[in-house]
Amino acid sequence: MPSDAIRAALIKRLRISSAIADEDIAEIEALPISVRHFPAEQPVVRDGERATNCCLIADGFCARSKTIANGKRQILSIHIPGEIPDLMSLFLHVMDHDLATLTPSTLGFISHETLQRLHRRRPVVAEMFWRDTLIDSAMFREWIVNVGQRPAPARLAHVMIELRERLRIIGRLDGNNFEMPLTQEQIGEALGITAVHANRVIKQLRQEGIVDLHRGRVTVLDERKFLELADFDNRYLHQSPTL
Amino acid sequence: MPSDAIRAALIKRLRISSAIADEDIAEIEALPISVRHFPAEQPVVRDGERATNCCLIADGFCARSKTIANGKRQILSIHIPGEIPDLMSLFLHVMDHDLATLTPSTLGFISHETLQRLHRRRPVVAEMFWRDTLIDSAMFREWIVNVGQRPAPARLAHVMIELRERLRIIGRLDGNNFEMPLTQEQIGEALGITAVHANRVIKQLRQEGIVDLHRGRVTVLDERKFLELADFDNRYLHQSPTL
DNA sequence: TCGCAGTTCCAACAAAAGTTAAGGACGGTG
DNA sequence: CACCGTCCTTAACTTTTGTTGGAACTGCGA
Repeated sequence: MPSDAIRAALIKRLRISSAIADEDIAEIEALPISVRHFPAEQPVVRDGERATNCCLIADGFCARSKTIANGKRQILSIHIPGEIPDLMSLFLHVMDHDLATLTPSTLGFISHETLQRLHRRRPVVAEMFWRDTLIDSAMFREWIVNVGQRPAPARLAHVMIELRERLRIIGRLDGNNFEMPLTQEQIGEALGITAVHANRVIKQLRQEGIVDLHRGRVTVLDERKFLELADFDNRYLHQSPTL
Repeated sequence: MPSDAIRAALIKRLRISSAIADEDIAEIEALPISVRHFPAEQPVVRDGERATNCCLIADGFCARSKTIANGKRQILSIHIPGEIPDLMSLFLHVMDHDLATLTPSTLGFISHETLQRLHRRRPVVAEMFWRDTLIDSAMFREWIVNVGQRPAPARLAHVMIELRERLRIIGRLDGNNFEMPLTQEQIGEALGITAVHANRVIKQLRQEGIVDLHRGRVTVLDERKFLELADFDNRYLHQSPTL
């Protein structure tokens, strides 16, 4: 994958959430990025590590998670191309969670130093990245609500619709069909339920003709029921740069 | 409360998490702040509102929350003096959650404009505030883990210890006794359980001689058991400015 | 002082989710 | 093609949590 295409995904996404000037785009296009390929299920940065780079997803799916003392794991977020899941490491140098690939991925690494220099040169870019980390934070808030208050079927539907909404932005939807490459074990970890229960829930939604999940692909069967179940309000994604 | 004392709490807290120069402190001390008093259980900013100020807690406890379609409420975080719970509104202008007082509170409002100007003048201060929002985000991640993976008694213990840790920083601990002014209803909303179950859990921890909660005051009965139950690792609070 | 409203507390029952265990489907590989 | 490992699927049973409804306690104001 050419380095240009990698930057394109980032810029496309940033344009959605922030107003951005052409000079600033030029600056981002000039950033030195070192590209590496990762197989599926591979750690990128680990909890406790000291990060010196940020990682831009050029291709593939990644997830952030934390593992507690009893060995249970909680998935915190799912990430798609164009996102920088560990932007926070710029100021929180010691990682407080894991970042790992879900599928084989192409990642672009940008050194903290490079980003710091860019920020000093272009405060507007810094503000844009700051806003990006704030949207990340808003997504965590919604994730708390999902895990804390919604019944399991609604949790699943909500995560699916959030992912669909974000895939739409980067043009990765085909009809009522989109990728969600998690095993049922991982879905359980994302929703705060066991894999067995995740299976029950998936089966139920399939039988009720709401949505089907098969081999990492989501197929919406009844859009109305799906939306109603998920109780989804996209405001928390803060996609409008003017607001 | 004199305006100086208000700023002091903020500066004390910022010094813990960031290295900060004396000139920058002078700038913060010079910020125009307008002070208002709020009764208990009063909304400060509401979900959907457009914010033009950030709010510094000078005295009292506040909480952030989201309410979903079925009326259930999830508490996202508890805030104490010296914190700026809605700093995120600087770049996410339309609120995606509520901020309200828990107890009667004294709040200092700083306009977004003032903060923006300060950031342009002193990029280092901007970075410090950015870091502050990132720590906020880290706390949300841990809250997700708490609600998603820990059994109810451990959830309660974890929230208690997080609060204690933060109260310690601002010098608000008296021995093994500290304030946590939430009703059992609110504790339920924070932990993602019902008030009835919250009551069961509190009772259980009391009977097991681990911790007692009475009228908004926490008394630790057995520190060892308490720590073990909570599974608390303070790394996510990022209290060391050098890391 | 009384009564009111908001808590706290509790019991009985119902529902949701966890645990354990095991069979079946599927993709990859020798 | 047969084998292997991973994931999916299901059933039976246990535990945790939710629901409903009501009693006791507490602080506050009429």
